[in-house]
Amino acid sequence: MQEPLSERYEPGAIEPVVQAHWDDDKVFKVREDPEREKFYCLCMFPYPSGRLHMGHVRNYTIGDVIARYQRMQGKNVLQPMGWDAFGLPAENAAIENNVPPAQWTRSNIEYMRGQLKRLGFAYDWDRELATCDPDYYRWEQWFFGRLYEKGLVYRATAVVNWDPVDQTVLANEQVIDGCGWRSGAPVERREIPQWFLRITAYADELLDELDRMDDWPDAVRTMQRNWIGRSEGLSIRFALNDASVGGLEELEVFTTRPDTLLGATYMAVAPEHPLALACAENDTALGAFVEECRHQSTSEAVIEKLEKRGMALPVTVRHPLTSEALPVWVANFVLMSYGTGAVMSVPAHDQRDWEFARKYDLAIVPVIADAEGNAPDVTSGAHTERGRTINSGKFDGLDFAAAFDAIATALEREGRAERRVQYRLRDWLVSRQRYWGCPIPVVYDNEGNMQPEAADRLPVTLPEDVAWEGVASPLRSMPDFTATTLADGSPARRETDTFDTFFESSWYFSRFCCADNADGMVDERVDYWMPVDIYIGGIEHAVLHLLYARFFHKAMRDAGLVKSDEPFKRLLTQGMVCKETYFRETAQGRKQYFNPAEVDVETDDKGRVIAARARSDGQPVTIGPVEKMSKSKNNGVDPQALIDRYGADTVRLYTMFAAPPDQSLEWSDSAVEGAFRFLKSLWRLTHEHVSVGPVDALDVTALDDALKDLRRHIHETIVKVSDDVSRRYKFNTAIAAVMELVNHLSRTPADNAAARAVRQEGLDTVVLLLAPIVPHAAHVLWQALGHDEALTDARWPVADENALVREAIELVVQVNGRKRAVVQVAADADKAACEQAALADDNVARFTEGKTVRKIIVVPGKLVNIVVQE
RNA sequence: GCCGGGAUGGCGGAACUGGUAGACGCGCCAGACUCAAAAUCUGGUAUCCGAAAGGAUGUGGGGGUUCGAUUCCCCCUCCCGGUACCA
Repeated sequence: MQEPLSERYEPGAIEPVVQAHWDDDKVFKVREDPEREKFYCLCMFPYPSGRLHMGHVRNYTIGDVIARYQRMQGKNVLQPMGWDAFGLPAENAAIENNVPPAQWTRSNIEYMRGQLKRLGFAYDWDRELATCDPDYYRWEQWFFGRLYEKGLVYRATAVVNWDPVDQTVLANEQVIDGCGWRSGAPVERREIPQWFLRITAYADELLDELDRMDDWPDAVRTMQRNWIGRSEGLSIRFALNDASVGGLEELEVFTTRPDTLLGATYMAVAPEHPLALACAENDTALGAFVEECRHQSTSEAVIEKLEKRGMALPVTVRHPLTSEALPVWVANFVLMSYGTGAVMSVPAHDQRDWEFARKYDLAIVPVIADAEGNAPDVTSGAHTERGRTINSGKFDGLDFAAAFDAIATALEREGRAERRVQYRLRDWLVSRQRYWGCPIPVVYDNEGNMQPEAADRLPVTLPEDVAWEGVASPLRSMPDFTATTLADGSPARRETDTFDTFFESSWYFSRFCCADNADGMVDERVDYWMPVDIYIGGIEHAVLHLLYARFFHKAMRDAGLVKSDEPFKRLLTQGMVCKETYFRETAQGRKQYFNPAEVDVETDDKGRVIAARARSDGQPVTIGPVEKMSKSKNNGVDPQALIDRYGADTVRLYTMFAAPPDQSLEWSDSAVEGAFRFLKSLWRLTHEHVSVGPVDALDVTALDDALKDLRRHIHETIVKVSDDVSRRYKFNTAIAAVMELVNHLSRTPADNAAARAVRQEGLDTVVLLLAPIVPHAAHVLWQALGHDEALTDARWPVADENALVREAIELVVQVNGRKRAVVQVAADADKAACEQAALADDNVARFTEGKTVRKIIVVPGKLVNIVVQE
């Protein structure tokens, strides 16, 4: 039984009904079916922060449009959803509101799940998972054991940010201007034992595979290549001139430019380097400098922007070729965690070395010629290009490769160097000194010897009922958790560190394939679904998450758990959602931000924004830049309020229409109104059409020119939208094309049987093309248009080739590259006919008269350019 | 600092492989309907000159390649993302 279509478009009335139908009939539940082509569509799962933000809405709408489109192609589509549930914000909420992180997280999940359902996403909810659930994390604990057996896990010390007041490790984000964000105390660097995964063992495969990942954006592949940073160079040992200092006899460095070795004029070591520490012991000034460096942040972004500073150490090294004594400096920009913590400096050919040499008046010796073969000018900066060697004695006159080889060979013969491949990529530090994460499944005996927890004793369950005192992880002070026994019953102590949350997000996509498996990490179903056909998420994950996930998947492959080499066949990176900011400066010089919803904007008679006032007091506020929606800038727009007001379809339509997925999107409330208006007018047009009654079958031979044009437009739109959705992922232009078609349909009168038949075809097409984007409205309109099958079972339309044929086309005519006319020619007009039609135009004649035509360029079907002598 | 990306009307954006710059939408202006408002509909809307036809200028700035450049190359400015413990 079909109900008549209501006259008004009321999303609040129809959307819950359509959603209930999807839910009750489990329309989006999928099973493995080897007979059918599968499509695994995945969006990066959310951190359950409290409420959905616009970034989520955008991400999940893009995924849903692709999933629903693939379903209309007849594929077996898996689109799951889950929760990246461990993380720092839950601990912050616990500290602030005294709510246990587990409780806070689970209630956030409840609320956000309701919001996702209200947006009508086509998820198979039976596969839902949360990473804080022991049924999930027990398997990564189990896999950690497998990695340990394979030698891919090790323990070593690493530097962390230490808050001396709160007695806790701080994340880089929690260090503001060198101080702890809560205590305000200057942060110290501290070396503590940490757990690492040997991702560098996979560096070459992670790098080489990128060349074959053609369905990933080039930008992401380039960023990952640069991050891995494979370089071939020479590891050189410089002998110390002074007898053993701090137990050291030589200084080892790695360089990719051994051809510049003769230009090395000094060495630089990290403040934590044993040589620097040894020298600092007997020198108060040096000691003070090293101590000062100990308060420097561990973040690369901060360190690299610091003023480059250093101090000379009271030691020199011997140049391995010339035996010249080179001074050794300690410098704040050399990092102990990179390579050997020491570098050789060639100021003539490295800009950073050059600046340091200038500042401290160290020698600058050019040893590479410029393009003309002359000594380069190094008075205003380093000469960094490769070239032939000069000032290098017997190594003079060689190009890069020859100089590299000659110098490497000479040093190797003396046992002072080896050729080496080095990576910028460092091993993955997976341990965190935090509570709200997956416990690292390791125990220590009374002697401090560690061993992984036995597989049959997993999971190591995180206690969820915790009392929070202070800011440090409560795990350490929970004897019920820390006290345990070994297999032989002897007393032991549990590891209290937890995993980096990237651990959980590195394999959840495989778990979605078999989320209900209680007996193993994954099972054979993973072979049906993996790899993910398209993975959609923010560009900010271009390196870390996406590189860790690739590594983890390969490690799982080598453990025989999955078959694919790469987890994500195609990657779509989404831009940010932005909004203008409004603020006032307070007396202390701080910015007080106003939410756009609390601000009235004044415009001039052209719609230009000229001023803004706070609604609360009517006083002016400063209009700031457009920035990513965030709590700190108070420029977030709550999706819930918009869903309540306009319905899910309008919010979905607007987010898809406002910008292409990979660009940032600037939110505009009035443009949302426009999306709503479009749905209302489509509804009205359909209502008007169906209320007249049944439509005769379409007779394509009985159409006049106007109806033929309209019909061609219908089928051209199918071609355009299909290409936009399936190949280009440009939903904004797809929607624009549908809007144009709807405009054309409503402008063309439907006052006879032929016209009504074309309108029916047009409306059927529009509803099918919009079905993935506005599925609720489309569902109701599809029924109203007389279709018995559910829209979720309908097929994507295919254009009628005959309807696409054109008899005449428009040709642009340029004279010397400037457009002068548009002329009509037959669709099959040859070059001569195009030239003739172009030259015959009156306005073209005005610009060619009395001048010599030198050349005529004809671009078939598009343009004629007549080149004349001026 | 380094790596990656971006900049087009008042605004979001379009122009896909070097071929009509500004599709579509918002906003704004004018008009229709209305007692009025909302809603809806019609027309206009890059800038400058012009009644119009049409012309000139114009895609962050400067240079180059080309018959032709938003698109390709070189230099620069500003903005955004990442920078290994935010996720």
